[in-house]
Amino acid sequence: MARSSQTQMAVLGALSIEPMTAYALRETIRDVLGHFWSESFGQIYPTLHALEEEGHVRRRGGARARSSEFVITESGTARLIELLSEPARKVPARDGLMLRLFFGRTLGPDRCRDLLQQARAAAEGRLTEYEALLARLEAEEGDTPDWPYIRTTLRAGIHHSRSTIAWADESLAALSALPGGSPSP
Amino acid sequence: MARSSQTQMAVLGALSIEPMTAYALRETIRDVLGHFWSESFGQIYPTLHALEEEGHVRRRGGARARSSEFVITESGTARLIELLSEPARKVPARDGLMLRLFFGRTLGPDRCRDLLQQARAAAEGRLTEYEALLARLEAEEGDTPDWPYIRTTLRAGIHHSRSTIAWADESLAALSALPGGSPSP
DNA sequence: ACCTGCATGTAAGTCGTTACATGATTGA
DNA sequence: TCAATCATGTAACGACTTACATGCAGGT
Repeated sequence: MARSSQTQMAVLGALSIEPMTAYALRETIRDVLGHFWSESFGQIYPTLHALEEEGHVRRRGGARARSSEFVITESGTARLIELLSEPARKVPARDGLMLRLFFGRTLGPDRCRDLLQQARAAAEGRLTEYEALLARLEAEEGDTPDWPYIRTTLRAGIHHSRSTIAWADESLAALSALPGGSPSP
Repeated sequence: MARSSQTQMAVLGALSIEPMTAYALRETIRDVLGHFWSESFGQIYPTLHALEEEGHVRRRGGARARSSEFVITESGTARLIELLSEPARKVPARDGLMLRLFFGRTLGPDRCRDLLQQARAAAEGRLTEYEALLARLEAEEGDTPDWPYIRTTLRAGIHHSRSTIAWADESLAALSALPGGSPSP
């Protein structure tokens, strides 16, 4: 369990879909899991080496080659199942937007409204993105056994974005009653 | 800027409401901001010392006393406004539940349904809590100038919990079609 | 000839938690 | 008097990010 089992989980998961290079791994994680997961090179390479040493992945295309793909092994699949079965570790909450709004009196109503507008716009953008992705993937991957699960995560994004938009609208309406003003000490 | 400006923001924010000891600070942050923020002793004490050195907080009740309260100074308030005005730094996404569901085929439908049930139950619990808190605070603090802002963060929790419940229900219905089974390699 | 993208890695630094150590006060 | 709670801190560790260093391949 040399490196973070979190990273191992994402890496093994991605390799369970198809073999790829470390570089492609990072791109895939960014593009495909990006809405709820992230990994950096600094994590991926050491993790990959550790996994190789433990026999959970195998190098293909030359150990010293400049473009070697990693393939998940049987023990790697077992390890992945083990990791996925562990309870998700709870990441300590740290929501900068909420903290700023909580101390909104100090920050001032105008800036708070700005923050809400920004949050709304960001959520709107994500919503559009998720909906487009859902439609595209429904057509492309609709038959694969992975699809129901992938769809579930996408639907989470859609639900969440919508609720953020509704909350922002409601809050903007509520705060519109307040007189504008700069930060008040 | 010795210690994390994030922690400074939370600490100064809490002290802007009322002076308190480091110990009480941690309790307050846990109890009041706990839904979207967390701080540990290991952060709070050094941060407080740094803030004292910079003149942003002042000790009251004896420098060497065993129970000294910290009071925010004028420069501390200015610093707080400055910190609140900074753009919220985005924390890298790491949602263990989504990752598990994404690789749900490997984890197996049964366990995925378990995860969804758990997520639903947790959201339900938070929703009840937020609603009770909202009603209580509405009565107690409804007139204070801080209330509209605090209310906004509480409403965010309510919206978010509801959307999680709706998503979980929808997903459970969608996954109920799948045949049960253990992890499939 | 040069720039961009693919590819592999390391080192340093940040941020934060957990566990430990220590002691005063207070209520049962 | 004994346990719980209040109170203050430090040390060790863990997880990640960023920035840096390096080089090849392919297109213009």
